[in-house]
Amino acid sequence: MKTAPTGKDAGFINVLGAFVTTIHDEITLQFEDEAGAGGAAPAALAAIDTWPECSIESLSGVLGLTHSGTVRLVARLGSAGLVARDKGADARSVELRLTGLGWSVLRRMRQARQRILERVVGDLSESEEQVLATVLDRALRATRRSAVQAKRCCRLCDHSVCQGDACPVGSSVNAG
Amino acid sequence: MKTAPTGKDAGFINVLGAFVTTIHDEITLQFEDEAGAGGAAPAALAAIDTWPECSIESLSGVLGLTHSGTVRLVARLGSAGLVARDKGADARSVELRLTGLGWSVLRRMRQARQRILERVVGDLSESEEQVLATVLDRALRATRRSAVQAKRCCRLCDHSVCQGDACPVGSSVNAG
DNA sequence: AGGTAATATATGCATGCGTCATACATGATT
DNA sequence: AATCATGTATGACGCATGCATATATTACCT
Repeated sequence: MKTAPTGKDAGFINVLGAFVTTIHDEITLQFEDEAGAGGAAPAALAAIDTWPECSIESLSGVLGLTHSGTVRLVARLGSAGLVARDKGADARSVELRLTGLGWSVLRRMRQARQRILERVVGDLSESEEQVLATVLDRALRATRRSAVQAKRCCRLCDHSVCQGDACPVGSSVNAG
Repeated sequence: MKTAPTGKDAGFINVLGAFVTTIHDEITLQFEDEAGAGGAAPAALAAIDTWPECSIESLSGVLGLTHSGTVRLVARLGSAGLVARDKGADARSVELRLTGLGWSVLRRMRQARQRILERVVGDLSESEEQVLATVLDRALRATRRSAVQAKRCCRLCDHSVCQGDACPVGSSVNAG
């Protein structure tokens, strides 16, 4: 039975909102610091590392940018020495690849993200962690997503630690 | 006793990160849609509504912008008919105020935020809600913040439903 | 009171990060 | 071969900021 939100519930919702805002701010700040670029640049590094044979076209879907915006972004990342462009199998497309520098920047980004998120779950009891995992799992499964939308949700994740069907978003590299 | 993160923990951290990303994306998208402007504009509307006798200077702190950036932002919001500038008590400062239009835009923004966040907590059991509340509370209390940093955390909150010391961030209007 | 520092706002100029419209090359279809 | 679809690129532009600086008001210090 659904009831109108009470004062207590509304306060709870504010707390959840403030939590999301805070964590997002922290991660974004660290990312811009490490990557030396803002906007979609951090997500682009992660996506290029994660998705094999990543083209500009497919990247634009993950990032939610227009194609031309993605071209510009890749050009910036190229100038910064973070990303290189190889010829793709199809002579129209380019195949993106992280340079050594790009990879080490991404590694530091991931460490920072992990550090921030671990501070949240670090001192949970076993049972609290269990409940939180269940709640997050349900929240993320509640929405139907296209494959591209799923990749977008997980655009900052380190997919190397994700086991296919354990991800409630279903964006695993192995899951196609 | 702290141990190195296991595979399972790392996956859990990815899920938490994906959750934060997803919710933040949804709220941001709705806000830009309602406000017809991006960047710090939505937060500015909320802050001007929340903090009485809000000046450009104090606003810049809440938003994390430079003073001049905030001047520009307020000019844009003024042109859009969302914000008006009154003379402040101090003849140097301006006192910002939402117009009728600005207020109704803010109302729709808050409804959208509430809708999105309620979808997460809506079908939690009593005990799950209890645990989540505890976890979020602890996470938000874990960081020491200046008054301005606290306001920044809660820059999108609807403070009218917050009871002073119930907020783990301590940004309540009443709490100064 | 007068001089100096601090505070608050404003503005010219530059930059980062994208969009839109369009062009071009390659590949697929009929 | 002609047409259409796909992938990349580019010129022109807009938004949202930052930096350096100017101006007006207030506070402080002697």
